[in-house]
Amino acid sequence: MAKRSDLLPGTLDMLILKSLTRAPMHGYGIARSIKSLSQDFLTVEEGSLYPALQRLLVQGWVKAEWKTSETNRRARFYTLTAAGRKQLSRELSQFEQMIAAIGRVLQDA
Amino acid sequence: MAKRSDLLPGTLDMLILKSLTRAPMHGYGIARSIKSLSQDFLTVEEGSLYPALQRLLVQGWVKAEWKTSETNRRARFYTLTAAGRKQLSRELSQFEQMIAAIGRVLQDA
DNA sequence: GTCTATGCATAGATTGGCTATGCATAGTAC
DNA sequence: GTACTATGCATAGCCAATCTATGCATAGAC
Repeated sequence: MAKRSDLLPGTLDMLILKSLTRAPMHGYGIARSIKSLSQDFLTVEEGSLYPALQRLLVQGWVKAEWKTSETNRRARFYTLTAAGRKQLSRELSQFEQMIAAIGRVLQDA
Repeated sequence: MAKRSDLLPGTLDMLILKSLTRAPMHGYGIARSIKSLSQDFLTVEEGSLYPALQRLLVQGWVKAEWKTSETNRRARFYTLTAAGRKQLSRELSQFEQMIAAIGRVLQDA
């Protein structure tokens, strides 16, 4: 209880899409990448990640292919689509506006 | 559908608590205040606001008193408690850390 | 007397994240 | 060989927070 989310709700899709702009990756790699880039501050639980990837697939923002991972296991590699890129830029600008708006409320007058 | 939230989920309590550091306010005033300070970018729906105020009351972060509003109606005025102030500062620092962490993930390498 | 703004509040749906669980296998240590 | 760890995918069910929709009530303006 009083347990805060490991993420800021509403930002997961954006983080995933952003990760895929660097290179196609499998789910496990995306999670590690976000954790590592955030210096362990953000943790993407598997129960959040895989459903999110399904959503992104359904929306057509990513596509997936089964391949063999660097460690010789079967893994599903996700690639950003053109629509995904547009979606990411939409989300980024909305997010920035949100943060700016919150900043205005939080600053002392 | 594809309708984005009017708020960044998880930030409402913080925004309310912050509003009350300026002066005790009634619910309607809090909503107007957040909307106005954010230059109309953030809208706090009544169906989000009043349940949130109940939560804050239960947690002991605010207290409430029925009074007469500036426009001569009965209204419930909320005041920040000492515990509420502490909670606000916790939420502020967590929020800032989150934003910083997200920023690290979003920046291009 | 009707309309708008002010004011509080709840019910129900929806979303999105979480915990818990299950499966499978490569590589390492013993 | 066998146990353990890290890697990898995925679903079920729970829970919290926000939204839409609704209902009630009244002061002041027109």
